[in-house]
Amino acid sequence: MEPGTAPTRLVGTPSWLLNQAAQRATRTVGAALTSAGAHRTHFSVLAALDEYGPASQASLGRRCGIDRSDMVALVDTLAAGGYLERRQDPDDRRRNLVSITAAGRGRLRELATAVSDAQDDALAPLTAAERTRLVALLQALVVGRGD
Amino acid sequence: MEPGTAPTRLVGTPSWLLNQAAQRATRTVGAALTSAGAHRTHFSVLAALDEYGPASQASLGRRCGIDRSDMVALVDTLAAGGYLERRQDPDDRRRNLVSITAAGRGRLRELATAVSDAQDDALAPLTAAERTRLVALLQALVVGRGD
DNA sequence: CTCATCTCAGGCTGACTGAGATCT
DNA sequence: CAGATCTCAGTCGGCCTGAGATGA
Repeated sequence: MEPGTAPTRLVGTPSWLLNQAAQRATRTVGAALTSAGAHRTHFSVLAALDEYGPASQASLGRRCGIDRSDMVALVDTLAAGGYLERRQDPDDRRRNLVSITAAGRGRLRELATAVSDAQDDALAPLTAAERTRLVALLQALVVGRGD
Repeated sequence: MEPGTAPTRLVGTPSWLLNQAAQRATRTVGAALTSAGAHRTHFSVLAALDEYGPASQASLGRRCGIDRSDMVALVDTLAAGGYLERRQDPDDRRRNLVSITAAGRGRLRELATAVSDAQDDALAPLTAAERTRLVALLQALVVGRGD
């Protein structure tokens, strides 16, 4: 049997490669976060709050690529853990102002370490220079360059 | 509101970038294949059969990164379209020997064109040289280099 | 009135697990 | 016996839509 011999048509296809790479990396990082009792989206939301300060749920969703409707339960969970606070925005009573707590910042640091370690595993086949180039190319693709 | 400003912790994280990039590329390519009445996995399986000849379902799955249990319905569909044939392997009666048909090769050519066009859309932000470098890095990550 | 926000209910898909039957 | 293969049933998570209530 020929185990890992993928068709050249697929191996030359960026979208197929991206899918496979994303799948594996997500599995690795996801497993690390699971053993820390967390989830990828937890990390995303805490990172956004830490960097940009208090925000509405809709704004968090736009920044992190998380759907508005999944954000509800997500904020519930993180608030139950004491990692963030949700209160009504006094200036716009439609919004929930979500803010990170001190415990949330500590949690973010823990998760960042776990993610970083898992990342190293997932990218093991690449040298440091290659990882840097990969990140730069993906950034150009996903968020554009300097624009 | 700050629409697309993703947290730097995420934008610096390869697994997050891979996820975002894969999601967008898959949407674009998937839509193109849908309008051709096909699916990403159809393209994968036809490409594998065209390149390596008749194979068992399990072997196809390993090559294309498709689960053994999803392969059943997939081969059903492609066989119903006349793009491949499934018969019992005389040398190992556990296996279904799957072979591509002439119609399957024609279909593969059609789909390859559709995929290639969609790919260009998905990678529009990158120059040709950058696409080449991205593919090389992803290959090293997914299938290893010369090993 | 229009638009944004939060929330809930639910659909769809893709990746996966478990188990049984068959065969090497 | 162990191990591979095909098949089916069903789970789980991620992405998404629609609609209602509230408010700018």
